[in-house]
Amino acid sequence: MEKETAIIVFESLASSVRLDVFRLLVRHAPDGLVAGEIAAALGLPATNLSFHLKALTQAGLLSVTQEGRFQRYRAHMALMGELLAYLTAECCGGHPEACLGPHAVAACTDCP
Amino acid sequence: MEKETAIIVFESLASSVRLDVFRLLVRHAPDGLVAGEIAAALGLPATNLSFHLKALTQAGLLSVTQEGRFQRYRAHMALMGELLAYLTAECCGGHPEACLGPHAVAACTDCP
DNA sequence: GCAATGTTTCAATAAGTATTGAATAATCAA
DNA sequence: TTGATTATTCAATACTTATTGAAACATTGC
Repeated sequence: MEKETAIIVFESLASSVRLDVFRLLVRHAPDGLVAGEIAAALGLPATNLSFHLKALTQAGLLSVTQEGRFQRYRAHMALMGELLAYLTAECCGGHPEACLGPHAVAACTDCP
Repeated sequence: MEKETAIIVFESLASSVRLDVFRLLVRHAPDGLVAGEIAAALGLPATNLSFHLKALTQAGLLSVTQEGRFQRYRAHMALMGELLAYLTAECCGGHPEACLGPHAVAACTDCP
């Protein structure tokens, strides 16, 4: 992952609204939710949500597909994986033991 | 990790200057660098660097110790570990296989 | 076609963030 | 103590982001 991409993802997640949206869609993976359902779940005005959905989509964190007059949004989790890889490489570089704690051990139980 | 903490860390890393500073200090762990060395390495005016160092320190990503008239900054990598755990739990929740790619496998080689 | 529904775009405003140079504080060395 | 060095704080400015309501656009069902 490029540094610029990482910054865009950080910017995207550095907002309470957008982090809530993304986490909500992760919980509803892989089906996603339509915009109205997200607005209802988070209690947001449609216009403001649309602003943040656009930002998340442009950042590559969400994908959107049209379903009639609805717009269905889904979390694009592969980008999260790339971000985790970037952080591990760039921000724990050469000293993984300082960063990788219990969660890494837990992740290991899922490893092949 | 609290959501608020995660947002503060994302905000901190969502700046080119601050991300550069943090990565530089990770590369210079565990000794860290004094402010002037960081400014020289990144070609930043002292006053602007100080602004960003303060933000990173308040976010908990850096620690600072006085050495005579120098201020030595170090990356606080444990917080990165907590962030990785948060992302894995909240943003890959229930679907770890969608997020955890080669980097997780690589991390496994360091596991006990 | 026409009205209703779901969503986005636009314009205006409010609020927050970044950058700079000048001034300040703290330490060291002679 | 004086002067030089290191770094931070302050004030001003520029820039970016967030929020809102009104308007516009597209789709559906009558």
